[in-house]
Amino acid sequence: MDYFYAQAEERRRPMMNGKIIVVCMYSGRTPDSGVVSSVNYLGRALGIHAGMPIIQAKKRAPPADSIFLSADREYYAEVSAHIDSVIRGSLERVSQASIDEWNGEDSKAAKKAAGLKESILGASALKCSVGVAPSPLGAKMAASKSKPDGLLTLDEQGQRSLIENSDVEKVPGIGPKTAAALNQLGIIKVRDLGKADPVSLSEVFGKKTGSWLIDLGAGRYPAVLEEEKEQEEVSRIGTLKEKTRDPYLILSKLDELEKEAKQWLMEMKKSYSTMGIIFITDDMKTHTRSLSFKKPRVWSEDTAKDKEALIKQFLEEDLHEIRRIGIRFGNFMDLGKQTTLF
DNA sequence: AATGATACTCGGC
DNA sequence: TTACGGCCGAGTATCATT
Repeated sequence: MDYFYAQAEERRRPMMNGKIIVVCMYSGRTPDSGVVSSVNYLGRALGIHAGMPIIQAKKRAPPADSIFLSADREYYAEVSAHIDSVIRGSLERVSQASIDEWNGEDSKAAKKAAGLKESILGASALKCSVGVAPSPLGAKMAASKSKPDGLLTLDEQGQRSLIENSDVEKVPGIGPKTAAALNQLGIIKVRDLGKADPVSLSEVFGKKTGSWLIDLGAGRYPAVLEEEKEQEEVSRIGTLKEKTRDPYLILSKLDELEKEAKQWLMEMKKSYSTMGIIFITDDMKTHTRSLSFKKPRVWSEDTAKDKEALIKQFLEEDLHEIRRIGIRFGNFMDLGKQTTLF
């Protein structure tokens, strides 16, 4: 989907037409603390982008022409589910990649693409961009290139040329950190990866990422759609009103977050056998402390002792103040109907 | 030594 | 000169078990 959250808000309130729409995650620390989640193209033209601090975005957005909204993720999830059903109704195989992105495989993909765009528009009133190519990687890069409201179909040669002539940071999976490290090695475009030394790539990026980059440079990428994977963990994280090391202040925020995560476990009928706490200290570093259990636990079991122990452990090991806190459950097992027997 | 489980950090989106 | 969310999986180090 194109600028998904912001576009969904535009559709929800058409009277905002012509305005710069900035959808934000407000942390609650100060009135304007938080970051931009999504912004329409009017806002992008002024340099506003996802991940930008709200305070910075406000300096670029003329107040009379701008609307700053708080992200309503439940609503976007509903819209996403609706679009999902349209796509699944159209293509032979489908895998949802994120709240606003899908991969599909279909023997008539090129023939169906335009119609699918129309169906999505009809069902949701939202525009999207579609890429069709011989591989999922090529299709995704084709879709990105065609944004907004685009459709780009590539054959084998078109795909190869798009990929190898792209800057490395345009490749999904290569973000700012990896791109910077590659640029440091003189690798700017994907085609440069082909001439790079495989040994140093593996040294710098590790075995797995290293060989992935080597394959990419050699023009080898999977042609088949990956199986849709089950979610492996659920976490909820939030920002504390003030940075603190007080276990009671930490625990009270953690309890809110835990309720939400456990609601998810209950709805999804999952037991878990690891739980962890996520700490983001005032230097913005992330830390986690976790526990595993021999017997899987269900959402209704008490975790007070474990939370206390993990917080105590972290505070002993790290002297920073805590800015954000989160809770995580993982290592799921499905709860069958029989759980009530016990 | 091999394999699997666990704990934790990194970084992509 | 700074400002700064909320997720998740990948990757890897280390520990436990055989």
